[in-house]
Amino acid sequence: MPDQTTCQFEARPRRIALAGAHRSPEYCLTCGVRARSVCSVVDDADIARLAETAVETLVLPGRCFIEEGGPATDFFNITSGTVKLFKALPDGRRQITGFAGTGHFLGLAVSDHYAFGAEALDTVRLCRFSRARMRHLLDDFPRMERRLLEEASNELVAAQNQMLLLGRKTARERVASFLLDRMQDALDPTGVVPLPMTRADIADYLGLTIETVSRTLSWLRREGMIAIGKGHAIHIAAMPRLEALASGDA
Amino acid sequence: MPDQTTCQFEARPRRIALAGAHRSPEYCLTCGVRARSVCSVVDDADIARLAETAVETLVLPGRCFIEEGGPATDFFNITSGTVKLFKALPDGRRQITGFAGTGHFLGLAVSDHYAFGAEALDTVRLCRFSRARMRHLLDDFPRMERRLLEEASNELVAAQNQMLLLGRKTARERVASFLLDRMQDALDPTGVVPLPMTRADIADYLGLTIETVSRTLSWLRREGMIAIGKGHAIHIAAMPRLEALASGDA
DNA sequence: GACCAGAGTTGATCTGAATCAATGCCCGAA
DNA sequence: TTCGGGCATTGATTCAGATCAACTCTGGTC
Repeated sequence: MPDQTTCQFEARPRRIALAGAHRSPEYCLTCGVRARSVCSVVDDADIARLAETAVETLVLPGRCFIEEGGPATDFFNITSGTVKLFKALPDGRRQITGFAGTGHFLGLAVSDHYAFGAEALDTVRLCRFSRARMRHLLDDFPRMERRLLEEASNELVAAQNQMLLLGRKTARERVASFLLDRMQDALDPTGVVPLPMTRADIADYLGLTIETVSRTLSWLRREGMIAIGKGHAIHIAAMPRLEALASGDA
Repeated sequence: MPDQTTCQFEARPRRIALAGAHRSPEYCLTCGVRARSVCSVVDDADIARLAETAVETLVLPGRCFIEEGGPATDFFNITSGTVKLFKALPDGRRQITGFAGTGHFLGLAVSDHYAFGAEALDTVRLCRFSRARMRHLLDDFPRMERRLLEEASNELVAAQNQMLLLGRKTARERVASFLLDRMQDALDPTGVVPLPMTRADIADYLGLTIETVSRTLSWLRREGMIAIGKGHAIHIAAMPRLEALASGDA
């Protein structure tokens, strides 16, 4: 169980939980929850109630905070950072089923065991609710339920796109699609795509090997479609060609 | 636009729509809705209101009733039969993202365009709601929303499993997983798996070619794990070996 | 700076599934 | 009964991406 401390920035002190190897104090991120994920659908009284119930947690890079197949006790809302969601086979083969960023909810599973694992890519802050409490909150605030349904619908659409990618696209089409998706996600119209994940993560997300991802990125660079910067960032140089490639027109 | 007629089995006549080449009269399936999909979560008043809003439609085999990318006007509940959901690339490559049977809801998309197409495998009966009306119904009956959230969560888990299959499993593992999934779905513990879809559908679902599906089924037969009956049914002869193969243990 | 470990790139070779091709099996129509 | 067309099976060959292997780059530590 993580350490507990209190927040210096709230009128009323709130619990904060720290997870990971380094246990340095962290601010309560109730304000983060308010600003980023919940306030758009529930009113202030709802937020107060949510904050009451949540325990803010800090997760360090590389740390796995949901274990695939483990008992599904909690429900999470990410307040900052990025996590990877994955499933694995007994022999170690892995499939990353998605990346979740600020504002996303995790742990919707109807079953009482998590259907996937989750690991922090960078330093992640998240709100942790017990599932029992979450259920009561949903009873009281139907608008919260609508918010979750919308998110689930969007994830379902993303999952269908990913199935098309994994089942029917070539390696080049997969990498091109991935870069464009990431750009959409980053909301950066200048064409700079931040890639906080390793080549291994990209490979496990696209159903390829590290070597194929690397070769394909090199090929895209030689073709003049992208420029590979330092520190895990890629610049898209020829958007239309990349889009044509991603959609299978080429 | 489909023909409209009235139902002989309701005290108050109800509209029925017929789609497809043969336009024979069909019973109103409000009772089907009541029995199979909605009554477990909403009360009788809710059902009356739902039935009021729905138009029952008959869809013939092979007919596509949701066009990928088309305007998302309606929301569907399947009252009998099986449909395939799919996405396609411009050059014709297809990925079937799932099969939906009795009781399933379709058309959840948040966007105003369908993200996938849907086609009837056999004769399908479904209730069609306008999305605007559906929204009002959800406002009135929060329990309906919970039902949809549960269904979406389950589909999300299925989608994640499918991503693992498409990204990381071999052809043999894919076919074995598919047969076991279908058996779960059919709820037939005797090990007989009905396959209402063609080899082409199976291939498009598993990210393989027709030939590979056929070869793999023949291999499973030679290995004694299955027996291939007539008329699209398969008998599972060695469940434990098939399960080991499906989960990648072999 | 020197060292080291992990991440990434590039080349050579192999292989599982795709592709190309031929044949068999139904089943409905004439 | 024969014919024809869609679906399925099986065989031969090809190829995209995996695997195996060598090497380079980077960033952190001493």
